Amino acid sequence: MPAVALPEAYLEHPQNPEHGDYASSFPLKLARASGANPMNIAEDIMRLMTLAPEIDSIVSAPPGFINFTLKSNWLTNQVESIRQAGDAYGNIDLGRGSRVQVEFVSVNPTGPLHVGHGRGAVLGSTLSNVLSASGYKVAKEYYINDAGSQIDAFYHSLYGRYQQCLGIEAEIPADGYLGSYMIDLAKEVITEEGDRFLTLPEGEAVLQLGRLGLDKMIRQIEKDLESLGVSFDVWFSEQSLYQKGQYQTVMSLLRQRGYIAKKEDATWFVSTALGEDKDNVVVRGDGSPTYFAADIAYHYNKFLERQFDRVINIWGADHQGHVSRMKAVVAALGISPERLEVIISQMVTLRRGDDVVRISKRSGDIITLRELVEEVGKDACRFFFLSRSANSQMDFDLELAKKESADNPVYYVQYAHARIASILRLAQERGIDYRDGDVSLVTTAPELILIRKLLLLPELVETVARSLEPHHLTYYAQDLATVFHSFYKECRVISQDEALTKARLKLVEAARIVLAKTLYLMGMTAPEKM
RNA sequence: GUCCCUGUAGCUCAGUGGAUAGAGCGGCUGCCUUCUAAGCAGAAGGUCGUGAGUUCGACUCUCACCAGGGACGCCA
Repeated sequence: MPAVALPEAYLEHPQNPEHGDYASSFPLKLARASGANPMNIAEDIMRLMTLAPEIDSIVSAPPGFINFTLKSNWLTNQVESIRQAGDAYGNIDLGRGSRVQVEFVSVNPTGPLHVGHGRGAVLGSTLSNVLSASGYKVAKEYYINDAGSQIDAFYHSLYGRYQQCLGIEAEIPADGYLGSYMIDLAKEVITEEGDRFLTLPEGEAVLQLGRLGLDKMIRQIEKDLESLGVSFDVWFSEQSLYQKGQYQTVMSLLRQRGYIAKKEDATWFVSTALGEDKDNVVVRGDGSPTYFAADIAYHYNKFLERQFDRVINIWGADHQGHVSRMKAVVAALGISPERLEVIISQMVTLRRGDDVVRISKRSGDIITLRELVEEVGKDACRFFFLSRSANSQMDFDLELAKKESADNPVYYVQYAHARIASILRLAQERGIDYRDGDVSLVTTAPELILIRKLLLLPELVETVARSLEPHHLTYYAQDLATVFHSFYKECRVISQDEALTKARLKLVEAARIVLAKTLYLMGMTAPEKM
């Protein structure tokens, strides 16, 4: 054989089970470099290989694959390994304890969360679960935009509504928030605080009332997210970046490095120096910093002060254009830009059957996240949001999610768990102690197919952690439920055959562990009964 | 005009450069005396947007076009 550079050798799961548990196309790749016949290469390689004890056989297959089949007694022994690992099954050590921050939702606290925000919320919380299971130390964070012009508009809008509700003629600013929730908010304040803000000077009233309203809004957002099973470790205030000096520090740092320039009254971040299309304003002509400036300070804080190894931001599609300049900022701070990863979650179109439901903050008919959760339920919401890759736009059909809930994939998956629980319950009622069960008695095709599926969980966790694509979880959950249902149909678990009963109970318990873990990672409940 | 995402079964969407492209829903045919029929089994349904290119091999990579969505602000 001629000496050539070795191509990368890796294993894959063949889609056709007749081709074994693992396959490698290494001979085909080597054939390209060496010019030799791939089948001959396969044979040569096989002759040189020493088989690991868990491998039953290897065969070559045209046009140049090597296929590996696992020993069935090794497979059945894995049932014991899964039972032993318990809740920890599926955990891996990819992250080796490194620190990763996941920042998500971070919606302006100027209005209630809508459906699209729910998608980012579920993505972020699920990803955080998977990264934790992958050996990372994860910090979940919500960045509160509590400074800037949008907040001013919110404050003045609330003051206007407050006056109106007290019978005083007042106007809502043209760029203000016109939604009816602002009226509700004003009324709530009146109920709790009365008309006392009317006696204050206008500037003071706007500020005090505004802060009160903002606080209520943030608490409402927190509650809405909680109902979706989403929580945060840190709620980070944009304001604090000005109060605690990060803004000043990072600006002088960038100025020192020559990334700051004055043009036409404003101060600019010179991102063109880093290959960007255009520069961006950080301080306006009137001296007020932009949102971009605050975000620069925020990322200075993330990387240089808090020293996260990785930072993952989940943003809506409307922030796509922000990605490359944020990476430019990170580079300007002397941080390798790969340490900042941004997931863009594409838009959600809400539908009721064939009708598209418009989502607009201006009009009155917005569907809030809370309404969605109330209508569809937490678990179904999470599953639907998770079942599409983040960079695909998705249709969320309320009618389907609600009316046909019996055919909903989420119930299909949860039903499998309830069935498992039911079997284990019966075993307990009958006092069957299966701890001495012999798993080697598990030999039929549906049983081995189930075991093979259970063994994919650690790989799945790794795939999701590497790709940051949690949607794979939903497909795995459905596959797992399918093979379990099939097993259930074919294999009677609790029967007259005591030894086989015990062996199968062990397998069922392992299946429960894996299905429950998958549901846990997705932030869903694993019901004992349905 | 520039940048980003998407285009795969009737619908909604998966798919690591490899073997016969998959799932759910909808429609069709069967299956409940036994641990949950919210289930199982089966058949049907495809020019993988179009056209080139790279490769032993392309749904996957490159380029060009077409279509849908988003972004191009001293808003966030």
